[in-house]
Amino acid sequence: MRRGIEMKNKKYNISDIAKMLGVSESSVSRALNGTPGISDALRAKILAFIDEVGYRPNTLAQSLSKGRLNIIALILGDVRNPFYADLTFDIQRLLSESGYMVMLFNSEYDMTRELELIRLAEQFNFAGLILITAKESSTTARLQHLDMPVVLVNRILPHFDGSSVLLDNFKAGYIAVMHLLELGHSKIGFISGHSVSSASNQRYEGYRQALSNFGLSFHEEHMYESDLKIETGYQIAKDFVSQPEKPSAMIIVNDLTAIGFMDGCKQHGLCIPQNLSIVSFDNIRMSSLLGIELTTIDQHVDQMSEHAVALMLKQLSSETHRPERIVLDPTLIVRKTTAPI
Amino acid sequence: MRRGIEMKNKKYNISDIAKMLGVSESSVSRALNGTPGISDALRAKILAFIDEVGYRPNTLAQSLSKGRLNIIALILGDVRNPFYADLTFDIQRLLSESGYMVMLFNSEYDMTRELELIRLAEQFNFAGLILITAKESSTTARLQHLDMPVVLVNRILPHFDGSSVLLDNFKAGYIAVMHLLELGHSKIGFISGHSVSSASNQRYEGYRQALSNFGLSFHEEHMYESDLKIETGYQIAKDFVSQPEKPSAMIIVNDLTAIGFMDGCKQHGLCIPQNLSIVSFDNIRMSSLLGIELTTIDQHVDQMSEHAVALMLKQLSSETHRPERIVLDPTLIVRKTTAPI
DNA sequence: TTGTACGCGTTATCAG
DNA sequence: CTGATAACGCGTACAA
Repeated sequence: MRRGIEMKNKKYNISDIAKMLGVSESSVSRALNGTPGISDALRAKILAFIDEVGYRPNTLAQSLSKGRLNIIALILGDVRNPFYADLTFDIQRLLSESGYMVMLFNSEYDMTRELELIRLAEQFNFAGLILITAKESSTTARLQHLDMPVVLVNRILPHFDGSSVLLDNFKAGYIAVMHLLELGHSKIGFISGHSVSSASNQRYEGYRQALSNFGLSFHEEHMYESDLKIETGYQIAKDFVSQPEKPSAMIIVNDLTAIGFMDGCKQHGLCIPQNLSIVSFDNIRMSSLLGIELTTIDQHVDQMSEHAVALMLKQLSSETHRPERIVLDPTLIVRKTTAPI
Repeated sequence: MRRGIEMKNKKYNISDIAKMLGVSESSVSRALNGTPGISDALRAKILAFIDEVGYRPNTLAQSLSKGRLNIIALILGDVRNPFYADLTFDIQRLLSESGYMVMLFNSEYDMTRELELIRLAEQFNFAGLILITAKESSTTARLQHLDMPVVLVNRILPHFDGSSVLLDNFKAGYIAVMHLLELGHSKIGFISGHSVSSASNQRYEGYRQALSNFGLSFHEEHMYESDLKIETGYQIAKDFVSQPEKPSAMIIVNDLTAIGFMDGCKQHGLCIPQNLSIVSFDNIRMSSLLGIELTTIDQHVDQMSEHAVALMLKQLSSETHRPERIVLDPTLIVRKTTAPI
C-alpha cells in the first residue's frame, strides 16, 4: 500500500498555515522569526499550532527572499588527510552551533577546480566561504569580486586583504632546523608540498633562512616534492634510499608524507632515528602512536578552527568588520624520530 | 577605496540579460537549460552573450522553482574516522560528476542529533539523503515520511525498504573467528561498536554464531564496547591488561580502535601477536603501515561508495525505481597481528 | 497590532 | 519559435 488513501502528505506552506488559522501570512512569518510587531497572544497561538502540525518553513524560499543562504562553503584539498578532517569536524561543529550548515568541497589541490568552486559559491549565494587550500594569485581577484565573507585558513594569498588565520609557517620551518642543529645535524634535506601552497613555501623559506643563518649549505638533490599523501612519501623513500649521498636528517611537509616516507625507509633497512632523523608538521593523532612517534610541529588545529569560525561569524554579523589576520605559534613536539647524529 | 566609482558590481539576473539582449526571459532560460523550443541561432547568440558578461543563474531561485535542490545530504558519525573520510571523498567526487553537491553532517553517533538532521533535510528540500550511521527504529518512520531518495550505507534499519549497500557484516564477524580458529585460538574476545550500530551488531552475531558452531565458549568478561576512536581503544587496553584471565585473541570492531588498543597493550608490555592476536575491520590505509600491519577485514570502501552513488542516481532519475539492496563480500587481509597460539 | 501586496530569480504554462 | 505571465514559498515595506 504505497501512498494509501491519505495523499495529504504534501507539505504545508506558510499560506496553508495562515488559512487554517484564519490569520495572515505575515503574522505567521512574524511569529516564526521572532520579529516584533505581533501580540504575544497571537504569536503563542501560531507557534503552538505550527508545532502541532509540524510545519517547518522552506529554507530555500527564505534564503531567496533574504538573498542569503545559511550555508558556509568549506573548500579544502582532501578530507582524507586527517589534518583537514580535524579542521572540517571542528569547523562544522562550531558553525552548526550558530545555525550554519557546511558544504564540503575537495579541490584535490587542483587550481582549476578551486576557481570553479569559488564561482559556484557565488551563484549559490552561500553565506560565506572558508578556504583551506593551495592557490595562485588569480584566486585573489575572484575573491575580492565575491561580495561574501571569506576566511583563509593557513594560507597566504598575494594582495588578499580579508580575514585569515594561519600558523607562522616560516617560524615552523625555522625551528625544525634549529632542533636538528642542536642534535648536531648539518646536512638536512626537505620534502615540500605543492609548489603553490603558501604554507609549504613559507616552511621552506624558514628552512632556507635557518640554513643560511647558521652557515649550512643547501643541496638541491636533497629536495623532494610531495602531494601530502602517505603513498607519495613511500615513493619518495624508494628514490631516497638509492641515493649515494644522503643527508642525516629530513624535514617533511606533513605527517602523512613522513609516515609513508618512514615506512619506505624502514622497508629498505634504513633505521630511524639511528640512520636518519625526521621532523614533520601537523601533529595529527596517529603521529603519536607507538611505532610511529613522530617528532613533529603542532599546528594547533583546535585553535585554528576556532579562530576561523570566529572570524567568519564576526564578518557575518557586522557588515563593517575590518579584516583580521591571526597568526598562531608553532610548537615543536619532540618524540622518537630525531636523535643526535 | 572600498567600493570605488564602479558600484555596478551587482550581479545580473535573467531579466537583466533578457533586456540587454532584447529578448524574453523565457528564451534566456531555454538557452541556458538546453530546453527545446528555441532556434539554434538565438541560443548561440544568448549563450555567447552570457559567457561574455559572466552571468550565472541563481541556483536558489532555480531550486525554488523546480522544488528540488541539487544537494545531497551525507550524514555520518564522524568524518575524522578514515573509513568515513574515504567514503565521503569518493561519494563527493562521484556525485559532483553528476552535478550534485554534498552537504556533510557529523551526527557524532548521537541519535537525537541524527533525527534532527533528517528533519533539516526535509525542510531544505535536498535532492537526496545518504545515511552512514547508527540509528534506532524510530528513524525508519521519519525516513518513509521523507519523500526523497534515501540510500543507507553499511547499516540495516528495521522495516526500512529503501535502497542500501552494505557489507555482509555477519559473515565478516564469522570469518574473523574462522581465521583465529585455524591458528588454534579458542578463547576469543570481542570489542564491539555502539550498541545501536547494526554493522557492529551483525559482526557480533557472526562472531557468536561461529563460536557456537565450533563449540567455543563465550565469556562476558571478554567483551568491551568502543566508540570507534583510537583513544577509546587505548583506554580499553588499560583495563584489558589488568585482567587476570585473558583471551588469546581479540576481534575488534574497527581498525582505529584496534590501533589504539594495540598501542595500549604494547605500552604495558603485551606483545602482539606473540601474546595476543588481533583481527579488526575496515582496512583503512594506515592499517598496512610498518609497525601496525593489522590483520583486518576489508569493507571495500571504493565499491561501497560507487554503489551508494549509483543507487542514489538511479532513484534520482526515475521516480519508479524499486529499492535495491546490495551486499558486499568481506575480504580477510592477513598481516602481522595474528599468529598461531 | 494586523493584513495586503510586491519582490526575490527562475522555470513552466499557455498564447501568439 | 518566441514572449508574457503565473507559480515556487517566504520576508517586508506599506497600508489599514
